[in-house]
Amino acid sequence: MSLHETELAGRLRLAGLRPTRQRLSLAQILFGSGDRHVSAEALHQEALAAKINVSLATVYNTLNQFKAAGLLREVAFEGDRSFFDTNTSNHFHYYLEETGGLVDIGTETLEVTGLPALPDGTEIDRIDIIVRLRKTV
Amino acid sequence: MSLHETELAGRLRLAGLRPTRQRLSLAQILFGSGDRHVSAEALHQEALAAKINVSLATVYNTLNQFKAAGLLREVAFEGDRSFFDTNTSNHFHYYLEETGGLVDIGTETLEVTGLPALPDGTEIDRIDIIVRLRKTV
DNA sequence: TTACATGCAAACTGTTTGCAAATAT
DNA sequence: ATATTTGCAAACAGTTTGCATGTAA
Repeated sequence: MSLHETELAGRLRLAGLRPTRQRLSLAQILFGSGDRHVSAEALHQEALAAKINVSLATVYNTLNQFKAAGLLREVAFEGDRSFFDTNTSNHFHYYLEETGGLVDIGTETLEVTGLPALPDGTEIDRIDIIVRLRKTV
Repeated sequence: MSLHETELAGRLRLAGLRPTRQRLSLAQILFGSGDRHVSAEALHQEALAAKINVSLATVYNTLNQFKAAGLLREVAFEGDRSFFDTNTSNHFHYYLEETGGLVDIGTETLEVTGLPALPDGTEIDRIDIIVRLRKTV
């Protein structure tokens, strides 16, 4: 699923972002081929490998701008590393401890029941679920 | 629920850790009064406030040792900050976006159903659930 | 007395920021 | 022409580590 540059440019404009060369390239990598989970570092490497000149700082800025625009979601995570997910719909994740990889879990069937009463004056923003998988021994 | 020094010392010895002054003091703060969620920085401040001389590095080392020994659990988190939880049983968390605080959710009632089949050769290590709460408007 | 623990400062990692040069409108 | 974006390097926060000194066994 590769996307036309005009289509990508449109998405960026809608988000109030100028469709610059760097943003278009990063958008193409991110949105051009199904759902993805990337770290800033990984995306930077991928861009360089594709002969696209982008600085790591710009990758970070772009990811944050895309996130603010609702084009990406940041995935909660233990430790230092932060992932960005091109699937912005409500869904959860398997985390493969062995490889450090993330895999989507569809919400079609998954359900959480039995939440106790919420503290007064609060409502649910969203629920993050990470199912940590280890290799079978 | 303040604990005797001998009782704490015993716990530490069981974990293969020498009951040093610093470890005993930190253990007293951590385990002396019900379930707690602390960041390294917060624990360090608390120790200093209680006139206990500990360096931040020792706080980190101690937290990691306690965690390795199963006395603490690290709580998965978005962003940079890492929390340690004195409740090591299987339970989940409310995250109060407003204050940045964590609150335990008991597992008595909470259930997750409808997980799709796990990838081959894997089994569930554990499930982390964070229910993000926002202030009602 | 010997192995382990501590404190400090320096190192390290992931991320953000300030500013001059480049680019989109 | 003007406002925004980029790249770089420097700054930053949280955490870890190396090593000399101190302490538990």
